Amino acid sequence: MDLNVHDEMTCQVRDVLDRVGDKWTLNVVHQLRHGTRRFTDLKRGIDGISQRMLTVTLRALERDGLVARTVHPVVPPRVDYALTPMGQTLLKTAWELIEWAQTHADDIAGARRRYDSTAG
Amino acid sequence: MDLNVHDEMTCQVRDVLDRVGDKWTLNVVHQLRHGTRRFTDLKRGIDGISQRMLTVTLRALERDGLVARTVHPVVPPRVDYALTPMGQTLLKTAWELIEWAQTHADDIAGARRRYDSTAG
DNA sequence: CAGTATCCATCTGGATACTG
DNA sequence: CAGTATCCAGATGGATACTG
Repeated sequence: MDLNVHDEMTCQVRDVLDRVGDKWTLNVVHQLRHGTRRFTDLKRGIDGISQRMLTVTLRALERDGLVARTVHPVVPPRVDYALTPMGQTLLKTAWELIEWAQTHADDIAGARRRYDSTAG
Repeated sequence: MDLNVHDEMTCQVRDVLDRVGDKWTLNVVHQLRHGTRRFTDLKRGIDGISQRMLTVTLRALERDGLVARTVHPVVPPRVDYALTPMGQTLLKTAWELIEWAQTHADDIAGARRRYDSTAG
């Protein structure tokens, strides 16, 4: 596989990396790991996220078929979010990268300290 | 593990995701998969990258201990870049996410078309 | 409760010019 | 060859106010 920006394959990969690499997506996906959650419930579970960014992130995940959105026609409104099967496979795969990050966090922090103290 | 932005673990994970999720890092890492490469060689291998962004990306990878930079004191200058052992484990792990992206690219594209045609 | 709308600061990265 | 320096456009996301 080639990662060049101008072939077709790469643009698809960039789409996915742009989604996964943004500020809130993995956090939202992680919140949904055990099943259905409501909007406000998610907002409480993700420290620091704004109402706007939760909406934006959920809409993008829904658009990509990674999260299912269910509106219950009641008053007050109730909307449920859950991972689709494809969303669950994303969680599983992305989690390995997160575990890599955890495993190597100290090494990276140490490398940065050395680099910054050497170069100034 | 918790992904909340305010605990320590998450900030480390965000560091890594910010690195991997940026526009050029994985492309550069991928170019180095078979061994040492020179600056101009890398630039030729990555379609669309500017000189500035190749430098910025390589410096960040070097700072994190993922890439080793070797300067040969010759004229004209010769600088070699290669993955460190840690850089090689990153390539391996990140590649699984890229394979996920390839596997599900059509599903995601289809989901987007359906979403966009339904909602307008 | 679950959003939408608007405005704005910051960050990312591209273009261009210059250099040891 | 392998960079550095500067400038600038566009994307990202936070704050705030409003709503069915």
